[in-house]
Amino acid sequence: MARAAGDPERSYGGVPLTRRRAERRDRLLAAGVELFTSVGYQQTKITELCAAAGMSNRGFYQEFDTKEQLLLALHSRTNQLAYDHVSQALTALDVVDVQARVGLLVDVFMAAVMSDPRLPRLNYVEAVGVSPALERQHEEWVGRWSALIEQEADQAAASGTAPRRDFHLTAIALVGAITGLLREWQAHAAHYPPAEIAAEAKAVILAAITR
Amino acid sequence: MARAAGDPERSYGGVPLTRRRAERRDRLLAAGVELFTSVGYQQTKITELCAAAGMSNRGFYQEFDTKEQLLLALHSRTNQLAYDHVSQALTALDVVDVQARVGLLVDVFMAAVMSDPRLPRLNYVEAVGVSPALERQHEEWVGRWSALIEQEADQAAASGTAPRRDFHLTAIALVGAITGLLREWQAHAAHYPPAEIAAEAKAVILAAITR
DNA sequence: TATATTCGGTAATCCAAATTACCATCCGAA
DNA sequence: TTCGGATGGTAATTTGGATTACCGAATATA
Repeated sequence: MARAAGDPERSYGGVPLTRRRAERRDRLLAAGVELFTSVGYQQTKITELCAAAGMSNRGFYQEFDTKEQLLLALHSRTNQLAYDHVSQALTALDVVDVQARVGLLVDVFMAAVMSDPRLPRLNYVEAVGVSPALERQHEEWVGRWSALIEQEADQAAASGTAPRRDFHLTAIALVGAITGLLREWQAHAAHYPPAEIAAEAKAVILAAITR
Repeated sequence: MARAAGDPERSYGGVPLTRRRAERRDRLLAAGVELFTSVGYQQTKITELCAAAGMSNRGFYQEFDTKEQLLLALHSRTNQLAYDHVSQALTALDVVDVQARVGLLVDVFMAAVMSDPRLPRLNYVEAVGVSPALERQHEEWVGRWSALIEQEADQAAASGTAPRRDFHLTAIALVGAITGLLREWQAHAAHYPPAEIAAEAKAVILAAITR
């Protein structure tokens, strides 16, 4: 039996539609990271994007409706990846010691986000203030990250390492602190060894929680 | 003797050129704050700006070359104003107690920046990632603000209230923490009383310095 | 192998918005 | 009160770039 038109599995050039689309998408994502962080998001033209991704102008609209959607995808992807790693690591670590837990949280997070200096640039500079949708997505992630920190703080409080109190705003401030460090780092990556950035983040978080 | 053409004092409509220009400029700045924070920087058209400022399209180019310059002016103006207040207040306060000094620093800063929720929105959301020039200006201000915090930390260390160490990165992280709090606040101003934000900022700064 | 169909590239099309040219108006000086 | 020059508004111009229409090439099926 023949595969009907539009069938996702219908292969073409030996490659099924599904995969071709996925590959195109990946190439566009890669081009997005590259151009958004060098040329700048706003300054990047769809055409340039396609050229960098090795496809024609048309290919873009096959995968995304707008440039903003590509940026949303990138922003979300980086956060999600880091978040998965971090929460997985924290779950695996069945230790209650705050210092150890926060240390791991920061190390894993930083490893994910600083693996490529373009990532913090993309998420903390280029993706800011672009559109209401992006601000919403930013807010969501701030919520998730701060909830994670808040959780650790609460746990520390429960085990007596930290005072019992509401850590909500503290967690938000700490997310801001990390963001600030990374924004500085991406601007002057040469000046700061990643380890120093991570160390500072840990220290500030611990100080604020166990204050 | 008659005033030559182009003389800045040459009055027109009873108002000297200098003042007319200053007033136009002010109206454009006000329109910029309003539109950049409601419509969004990128989405704001020069024409809208002029309409809001009660002048014709042409008036804009009389005072600024580009929309970006208007944004640069606004960004700088808010920082400068806050900075003047803060450094003046700190100089006037001849007390060495860190808690008191940081408390004042934060109070004065927050009073200046939170007087209008649009200001943090403008400086911490709309003005981010707009252009290399704006990033440069941002970096400069981060440098000034963190230097101020670093100075207080050093002073605290000198008086034995804080450990002696390099506070450079800590200060940068703390600037980020304040920025993060304000960015959250401007997005959900209704949820957080300004005093809570200020209190949290103070607490985090003190904890990080005296850790 | 022939044919219907899908894919992807090229090249218009179309639009929005910055920039500028031009004109009517207004002012100050003689 | 008349003239030269400045001022600011209106409206055309132009450009940059997103979006789309169309076409040839390539593929799978009968």
